[in-house]
Amino acid sequence: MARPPDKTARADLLAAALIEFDEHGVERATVEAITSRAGRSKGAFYLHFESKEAAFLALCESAFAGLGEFIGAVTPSSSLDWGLEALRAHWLETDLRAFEYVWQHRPILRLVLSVGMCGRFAYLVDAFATVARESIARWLEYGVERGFYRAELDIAITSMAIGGAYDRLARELVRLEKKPDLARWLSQFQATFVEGLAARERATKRGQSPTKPRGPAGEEPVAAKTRRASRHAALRG
Amino acid sequence: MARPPDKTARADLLAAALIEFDEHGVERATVEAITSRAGRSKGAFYLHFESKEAAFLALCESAFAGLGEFIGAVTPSSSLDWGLEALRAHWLETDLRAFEYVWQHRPILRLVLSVGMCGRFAYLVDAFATVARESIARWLEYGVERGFYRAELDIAITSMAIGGAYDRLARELVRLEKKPDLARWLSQFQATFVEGLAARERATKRGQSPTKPRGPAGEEPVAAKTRRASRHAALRG
Amino acid sequence: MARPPDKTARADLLAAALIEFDEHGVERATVEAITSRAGRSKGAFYLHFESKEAAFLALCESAFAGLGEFIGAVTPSSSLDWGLEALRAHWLETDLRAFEYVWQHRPILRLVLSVGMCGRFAYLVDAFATVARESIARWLEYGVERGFYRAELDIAITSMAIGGAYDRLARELVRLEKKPDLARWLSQFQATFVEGLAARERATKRGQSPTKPRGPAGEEPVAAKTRRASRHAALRG
Amino acid sequence: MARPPDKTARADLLAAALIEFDEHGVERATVEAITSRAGRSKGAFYLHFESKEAAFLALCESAFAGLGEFIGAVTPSSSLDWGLEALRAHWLETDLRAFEYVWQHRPILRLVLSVGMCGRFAYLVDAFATVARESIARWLEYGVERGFYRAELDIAITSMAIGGAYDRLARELVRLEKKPDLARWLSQFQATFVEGLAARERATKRGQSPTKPRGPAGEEPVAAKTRRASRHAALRG
DNA sequence: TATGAATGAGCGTTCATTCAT
DNA sequence: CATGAATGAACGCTCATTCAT
Repeated sequence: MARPPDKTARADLLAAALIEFDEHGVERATVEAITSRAGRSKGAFYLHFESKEAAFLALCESAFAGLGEFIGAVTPSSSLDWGLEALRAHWLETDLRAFEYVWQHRPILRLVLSVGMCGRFAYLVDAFATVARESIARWLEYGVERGFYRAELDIAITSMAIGGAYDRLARELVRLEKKPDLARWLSQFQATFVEGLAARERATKRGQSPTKPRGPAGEEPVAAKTRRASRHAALRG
Repeated sequence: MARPPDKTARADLLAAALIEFDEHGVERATVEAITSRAGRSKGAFYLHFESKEAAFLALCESAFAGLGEFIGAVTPSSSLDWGLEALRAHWLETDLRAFEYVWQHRPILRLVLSVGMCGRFAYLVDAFATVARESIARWLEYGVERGFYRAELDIAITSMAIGGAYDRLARELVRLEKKPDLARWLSQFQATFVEGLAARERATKRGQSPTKPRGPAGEEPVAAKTRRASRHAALRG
Repeated sequence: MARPPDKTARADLLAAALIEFDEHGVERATVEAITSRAGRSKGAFYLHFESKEAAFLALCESAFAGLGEFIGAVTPSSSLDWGLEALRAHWLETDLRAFEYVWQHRPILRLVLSVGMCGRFAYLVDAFATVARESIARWLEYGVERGFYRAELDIAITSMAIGGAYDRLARELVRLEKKPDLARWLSQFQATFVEGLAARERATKRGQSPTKPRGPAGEEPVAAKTRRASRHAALRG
Repeated sequence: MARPPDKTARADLLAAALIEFDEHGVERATVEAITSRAGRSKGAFYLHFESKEAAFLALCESAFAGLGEFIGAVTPSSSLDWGLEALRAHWLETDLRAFEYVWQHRPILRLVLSVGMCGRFAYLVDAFATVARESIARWLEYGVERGFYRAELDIAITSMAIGGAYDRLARELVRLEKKPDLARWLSQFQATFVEGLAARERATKRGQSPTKPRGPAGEEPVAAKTRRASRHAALRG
């Protein structure tokens, strides 16, 4: 319990554990390999961590601790009075900061997103996904309330879709070796969700390559067409 | 003349393995537990499967074999000449059939989607996700070529977003105990992606760079309407 | 117990067992491999043999049964009245027939001599070696009694030496792929033991290559020189 | 600072392994039995040896390492200029030292000579036997070149005979419980090989082809003298 | 009789954790 | 505190043998 004097030991061990967990999974990674990679003794490992899994949870904690800051940063409330532009700007800005963080911490997040997905650790990512989705849902509600978003949106389902999309984005990012143009990725995401896929009445003007668009051009709103009853009903069938 | 093979043995063992793998993960599930759950001998297990992992892969195969049918079903080609409505109808129909299948096979798919996410089996889900995303990409291209979808779409990123959303949807579905209104879920998904979130009454302001939003501008607030307690808890059975 | 009707089955199984035992040893050879090689069922195996080891013992039996004939063929007794020439001729003739047999049955004898050497089957080869050695000893006694052999021979030790030499010869023979000139081998053996290594007073006459002699030429006896006390004492120190 | 390695552990385990291997063979000996006999944990076994077979090989190595010294000790060369007496004295001396060593290390050599004869370890004893035989061959050549040995000796066959005889001797020795008079054994061996069996009073008849003996010729019988009951039983303890 | 599916005891090996030094 | 040798429970897999058909 007493804080060990060698503060670098814990960090060394966590760094080694990160690599081993990532390469072999928590289950197959051996304490032996971790400690030998860290240049520490097995005794030191158990001096700093209750068990192998405790070390993994410590890694998870640090991963989520950082991520959580971005998500809970600003919560929409009735007192908040942003316009559409501010909403989109905030969205993009928040995303950018969050995914910049993801990029910076991709080693640990790759671990958490893959290993943490299965087995008895699933709850960790689940919990985070739920938090993220609830945050999305709150912002969607905010947008709907303000009239920025379609009134008939099913918040629960839409937040699931958006959450899933961002989740996938994070999983891809975390595996890349070269940093992509995050701003483009995220603005495309935003465009996809806000504008949707549908071409508006006025087609895009120039001969843009659809596979390599330079970004959104002005569009005009189109009246929603497909109206289906009971759009806001409960999710259960 | 020989004792006829017990045709239910393999199925029994797979069913038991499914449960054990799901509950403990492939790594921690024991052959002992599987066989005792199946009411078979350990020898019987190795009579039907090369190894514990082979049994898992057999489960995966059966899961993906069924899923693959839906994805490769219709591939858009230049000879195809569907209108927007046909496109959307086909989209919805395909999704419905696919997710109906997911629902029917949710036990095995829950296993594959969770356990198959990590460790050395990740390639299985990865490969499937890639196939799915490529299929999405082809349909997006088709839509863009026909002028149904925005020309400036970044197919790669958008297909990632859509693929991620559907992935999440499958993961949620697979955990439910009571069947949800799949048609609603899927039409909401389609609406989200095709129409986007934006209320059409209000056009997006022109000339903004989505990659560099300038920040909040004043818009009128809308009274919060839809308040749902524990939105996401409702998703679980 | 009832003699199985398919007489070829037993032979097929034994032949397959011989190969498998030889290739992998009795311990590591599997009944599965034996039966599959024999094109028979596992049931058939246990119909013909009590156990895997019983099959090995059956092989050993057949191997030794044939060999035993040569060894026990003629036992020297006081009624026997052979001269030196007859003795040597009989020796050589017997050896030739025995090792011809060894050559013909080298597959099974290779198995018995190698696998049968170790573990719990050692007693088989041991027993045979003892029998062979006792036979050698009897002939040595006969020769000593007749005055053909040195009176001070320690029969026990000499029979050990001769038995070991023949044992080695059999082990070598059994591994060869091309049949060697057995007659030469055996006459060399006989020459080695009867004449010994020592050059006699008269050196060999012609320019024979000592490494490739064409066979023994006439030699003259040399009086034994090294006399050591207690040559006939008991073997124990 | 760490717990100092128990230096006796490896030796204890090897000693226990030696016994278990000897009693049951490498295949059937269980690590469990070895460790329990050694009063160590199973983990300790794998701390010192890669595998059960590695432990056996370690035993073999130690056995052969010691033996090798005797065999390679003096190699005959053209610069060597020994007389017959020196040759025989060196032979006897070398044998005596080697078999003294065999006696001292009989437990491990018994194991290696029996278990090491069969299965996949045969190459160990084979290799040693080959080395020994080549050493014998070199000395034979030396003797022939000096004119001490018969010029017509077939070195290859004779070295096989001598090697086999010594091999058998070692195998017998290794099984005894009470130390025999090694000097006697070995001088008998030497006498057998150098002098041969033949009584020198009677010359061998001339001109007989040893490869095709013509059969018995009349010689005078000699009354049987030395009758020993159970000659070979005396060899065992 | 013949078959080969089924059985289950048994073994080698691993590795998280402990603890003597 | 630090070390790393020691521990031993646990597990995947094998295969000789049995026996239902």
